Amino acid sequence: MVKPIDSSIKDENLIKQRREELQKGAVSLFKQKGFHRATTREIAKAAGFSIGTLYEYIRKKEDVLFLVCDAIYDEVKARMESVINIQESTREALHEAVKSYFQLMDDMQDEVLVLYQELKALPKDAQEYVLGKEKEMLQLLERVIQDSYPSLTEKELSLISNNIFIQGQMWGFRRWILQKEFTLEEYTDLQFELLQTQLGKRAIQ
Amino acid sequence: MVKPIDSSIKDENLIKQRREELQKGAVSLFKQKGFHRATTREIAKAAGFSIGTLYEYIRKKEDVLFLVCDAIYDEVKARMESVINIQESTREALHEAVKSYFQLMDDMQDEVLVLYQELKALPKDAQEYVLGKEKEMLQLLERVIQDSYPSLTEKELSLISNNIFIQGQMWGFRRWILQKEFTLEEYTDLQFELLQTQLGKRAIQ
Amino acid sequence: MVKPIDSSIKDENLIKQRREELQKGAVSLFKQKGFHRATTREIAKAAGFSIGTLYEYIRKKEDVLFLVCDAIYDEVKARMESVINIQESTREALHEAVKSYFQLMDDMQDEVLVLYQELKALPKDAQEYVLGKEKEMLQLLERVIQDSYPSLTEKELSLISNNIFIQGQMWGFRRWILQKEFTLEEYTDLQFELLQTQLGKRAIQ
Amino acid sequence: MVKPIDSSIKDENLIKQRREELQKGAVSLFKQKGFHRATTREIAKAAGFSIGTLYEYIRKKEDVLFLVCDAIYDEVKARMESVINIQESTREALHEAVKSYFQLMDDMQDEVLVLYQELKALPKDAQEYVLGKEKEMLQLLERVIQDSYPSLTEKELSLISNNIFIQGQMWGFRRWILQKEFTLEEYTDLQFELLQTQLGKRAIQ
DNA sequence: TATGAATGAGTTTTCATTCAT
DNA sequence: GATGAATGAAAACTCATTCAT
Repeated sequence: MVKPIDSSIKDENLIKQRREELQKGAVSLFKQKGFHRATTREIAKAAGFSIGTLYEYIRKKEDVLFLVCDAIYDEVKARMESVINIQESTREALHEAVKSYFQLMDDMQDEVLVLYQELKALPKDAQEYVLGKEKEMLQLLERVIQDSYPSLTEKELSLISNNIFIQGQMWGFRRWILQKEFTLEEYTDLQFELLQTQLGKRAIQ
Repeated sequence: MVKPIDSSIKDENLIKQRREELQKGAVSLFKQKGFHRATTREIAKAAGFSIGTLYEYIRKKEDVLFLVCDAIYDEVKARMESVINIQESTREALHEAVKSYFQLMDDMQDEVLVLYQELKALPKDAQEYVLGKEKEMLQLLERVIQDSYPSLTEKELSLISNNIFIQGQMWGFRRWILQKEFTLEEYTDLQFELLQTQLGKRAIQ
Repeated sequence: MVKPIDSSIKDENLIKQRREELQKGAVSLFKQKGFHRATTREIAKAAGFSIGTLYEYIRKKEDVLFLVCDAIYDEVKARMESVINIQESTREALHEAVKSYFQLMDDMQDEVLVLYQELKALPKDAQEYVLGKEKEMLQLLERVIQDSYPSLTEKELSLISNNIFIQGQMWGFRRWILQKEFTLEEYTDLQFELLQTQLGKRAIQ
Repeated sequence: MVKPIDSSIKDENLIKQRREELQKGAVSLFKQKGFHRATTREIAKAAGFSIGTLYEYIRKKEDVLFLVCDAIYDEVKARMESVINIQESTREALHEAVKSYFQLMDDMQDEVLVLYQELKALPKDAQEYVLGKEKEMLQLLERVIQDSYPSLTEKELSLISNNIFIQGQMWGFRRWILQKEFTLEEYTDLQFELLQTQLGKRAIQ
């Protein structure tokens, strides 16, 4: 299910390029002031073009938010896929996956923050579309875990994946408390240790 | 440390009462449309007074947001304190505490959602003030856990408390996925089981 | 021709007293912020009573301005009359009169400033009423001059009185320039010297 | 020393042109109702553009007042300079200068009135900037007088210039009394006569 | 395609005035 | 007579969106 945004521009490549510029500028702007406080003029400026040009590539201000959220999810997802080795499904692979995921969440803290705070400002249908991508990411995690710990029940698997998922996001989202107490490495190691305890216990049941 | 909001009304009791009305109305409004999409006129109406009266009790629209966030935290905190039995510190007490906390988060889903989405719209100092209350809640959780499992390291204690804390919030915040797969009871039980595994392992170390 | 302001209070003495308080407070307020920038709440506060009470003694905000302008003129006029000795009409008396008038304008700079800046904000009829008082003051000056220099034509008399009159007001109104170059004494002496030249010349014609 | 007003318009020429339109409309509006009673919508309308457009060329309502005061002073000053012949410094030139200045004050009565009433509504720094222009005008007068009557002391020169200056302004400001008794010609002639008496006396000292 | 000036509906905020206590 | 809470009309100002160039 795609959710394309109308544009009066014909050249598809140009659209792609401009929207990328737009998205980059908008994220850094939304980081600072959030979607609602950012004006379309500021968005255009941050993207490097005029207000008139902005409206050649979107129809409403809300479209910018959609574009941004969509792009962030795409990037997170792409990087997760590139990093998670599904072929290899040892327990070591899980460790690597979690480490890579947490590292990714550290790299993309600001983007994730924007996502958390502004997603609800999207219209319901756009929200659902974007959250679909999150589900795919969750499934990616689930698969890695299941490969290493096949004896988990479906609910255990689902819950544990969810927990890891949000623990990664929280590293950035709750940085004001977590990053004062832990380095990324400490956080990663300790969370993984706790995870292993849970999994280990369950694996031998 | 208090953060009072100026009012031109002299009767302190009236201020208290009206602000409570205001806060009640505003929460239910923000649930629907969020802070930014709600107009001051709508806020006044939702609280049951005229726009003029609204501005007798606040100075800026932002003040409403502060009032709301502050009140939510206060309520959550008060209910947590009333529910967590610090006297009794058996492991059963921890179970009760976690169950009560998750129940509370279920009851106050909408409020927590509002908090998550709008907190960043507050000025920095108000944000810090409000987040201070969150820290106190975290400490409450920490204390209960520590009483039952005194051998945990400081970092383990901190991380585990954080995990429980956000797992409670996520129950409401990520309802679109969790509440489709779990009932509150299932979610609570399974999370507590996982928690016990972690704690049990560590307790006997 | 009187221009009374309605009041719901019966006790005439109380009205008089309260309006005096009001007028005092208002002048000092208008000095700072001008009539338009001063709110009725501030006016009430400056006068030492509540907004409700304020409206027992006036009907509209504009009434305050009228009261103030009226009171200032009354005071200026009363002090001029007390100071100008009409009985004695030597040329020395003129010197005394001018000196006293300039001193008076120095004492009441702020009041005169308020008058200059806000009089035009009054409705036409109130303006006319108040300006009537100014004419009486001018006539006072005219009479003193005429007594000493009876050979002046009517127009000369009128113009010279006007000039003295505004030179007095300017001392306060244009203080930003005059009071940097002159002391009050210097200003008075030099203006009077110039005046004498004019009068002397004309007296012997 | 300039005091520029921010605008979101890029075309400098357009800014100049629009602000001129704005200033023209605003003066005629302020003449009628004064600055405070004029709404921004009325100002926009008087200038011939929409409220949105108005705010493309100014930041605050106050900016309009500054624009207006500044423009009036500039016009008065330009016309004074064009009319006062500094080359030629006979006593006849002084007569011409005074006549021209009084004529100018007659032409611009309304503008001068606006200036008198609204200048104090400007922020202090803008006031000082504008009053700087008034000083330059005073110096212009001083120079003309000094050229014809070089033996005057500095204080005499300063005071006499000031007197002429305000006599011109008062012609418009106190029209309710002066213009009932004098024609402009009579006023000019008589004031000049009085002036000459003073100067003549002093010149031969 | 790109630009940016123009627009006006909609928003926040103020404040003179009223009126129940 | 005094008080001050309540009111809402009206004000300043913003900003998404359009459209002529």
